[in-house]
Amino acid sequence: MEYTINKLAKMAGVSTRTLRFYDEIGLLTPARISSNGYRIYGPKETDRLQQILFYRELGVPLEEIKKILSSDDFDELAALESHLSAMLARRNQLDLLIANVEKTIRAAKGEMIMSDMEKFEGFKKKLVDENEQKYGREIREKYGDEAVDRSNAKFMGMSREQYAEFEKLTAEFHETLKAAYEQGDPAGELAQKACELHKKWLCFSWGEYSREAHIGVTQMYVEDPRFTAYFDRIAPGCAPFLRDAVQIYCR
Amino acid sequence: MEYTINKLAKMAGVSTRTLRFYDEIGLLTPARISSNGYRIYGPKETDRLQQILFYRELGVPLEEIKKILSSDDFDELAALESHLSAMLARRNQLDLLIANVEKTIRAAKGEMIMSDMEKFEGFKKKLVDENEQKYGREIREKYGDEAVDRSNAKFMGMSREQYAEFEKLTAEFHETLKAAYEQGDPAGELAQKACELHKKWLCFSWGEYSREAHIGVTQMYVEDPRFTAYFDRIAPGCAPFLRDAVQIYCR
DNA sequence: TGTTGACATTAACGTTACGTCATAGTTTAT
DNA sequence: ATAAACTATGACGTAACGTTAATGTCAACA
Repeated sequence: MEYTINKLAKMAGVSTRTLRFYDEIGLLTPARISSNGYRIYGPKETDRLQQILFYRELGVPLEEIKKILSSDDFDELAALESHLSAMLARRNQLDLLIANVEKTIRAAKGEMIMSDMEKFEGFKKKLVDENEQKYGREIREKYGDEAVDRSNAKFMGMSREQYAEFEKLTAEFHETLKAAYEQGDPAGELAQKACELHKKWLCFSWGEYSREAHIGVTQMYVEDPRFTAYFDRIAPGCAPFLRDAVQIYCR
Repeated sequence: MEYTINKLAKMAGVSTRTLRFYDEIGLLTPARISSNGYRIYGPKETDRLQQILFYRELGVPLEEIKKILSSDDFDELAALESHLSAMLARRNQLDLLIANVEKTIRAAKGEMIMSDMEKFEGFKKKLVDENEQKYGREIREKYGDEAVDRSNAKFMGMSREQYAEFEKLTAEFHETLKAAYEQGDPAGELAQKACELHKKWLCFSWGEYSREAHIGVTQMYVEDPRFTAYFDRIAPGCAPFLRDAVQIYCR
């Protein structure tokens, strides 16, 4: 089935200006130009527009979309599965924000106290994770870690070097925590070093560091299954260990 | 608690450039400027930034956000509840897109056939509903229907007049369908008029009209609970009636 | 105290993804 | 035949920042 520009635009929920722009930048070229000079779009273009809109929905810049769709090894099914994964993640992040609004409503009603940091729960993590999902593994493999890391760094307001430092610190913290946990002494030198690294790690995002908050966040790691699962991937069961170590560190 | 610009930016997941820009446009003014010329943000500004980010998350333009937050009758609790409502709707719309991706995956695997129109399910409706949720009732009441309708029309690629016509047609179709259903004759003059109006209504979004598609979409109204619920609000049980009438109309 | 790196300022240019308007040719419906 | 709808290209403008340059201030360390 073929469409003129207005028909396709209406069906897809975009403007004709958008479609002309996409033609102009080579993102979506019509199947042919009819004798009167009109753009005619076919089934191939219709499907391509759908893919474009999925990527656009996920916030992928148009130039990136163009690269992805135009590469020789573009795999439609893999892309669709990647969109599904990204959209499910988007929904999870939206859940975080919904929880934040709900919590803020309760705070506004005086039912609870909310820290300044909690007030922004979901915005920052959303940014980093959103970016990761937008690009996904497919993009990392295609364009390399550098492009993705640069983008992540941008979102976190860091330079590329700072971000690399952050990642290095993360890795060091994980290694040290694992080693300390295997050693088994929360008061030991290794565990206290892990606490120091954890403090540095936290300070990459926190506006203010406090001992109470440090203790509190490690308690949260134990109580919230999402965080426990995160730490279980470092070493199963190490979240309570970290909490114990931090309690000693902060005393 | 007070923050300098970098501290607040980091905590909130925005750039310092963003905060300076917001200061420049009067959206978020620091609590004070310290003796060295630095911006200092306090609790009031922290809360305001949270509200800004919620609105931004919902796609509200910054100038609109500024108007909303600065009006004398801004009600924080009501705004938060509006955000919650909007975000729940966003999640619902995301569900539509997720369903679309899943369906497209099945189509790509050859498990089903998908119409061109179905391929864009969720994009167009999302746009209109997203806009409605962004502004919500609060905004309609504050700035009037005109601003919202203008915005809706923009999203649907229609002029304001076309959009008004569309809404009028929608209302007429609903009234006629209700009346025809109460009359009870799918072949009757009133029912066939409803079918004609329904055809016009569909043609506002469809690139191509066909009798088969018309019959098919009314069948979908009967089979898909979301659509049945939509039509039940017009008159309970009228979706099968419309299907029967359209089958006669298209014969 | 001096030095260096981090933090902060303002100014200004650039980017992305279109929206809007003007002008003019083509198609469709009456 | 005529008017309305559809289509084209060209061009200016916009929102929301990102990036870079130049420079002052603060904090930590030797």
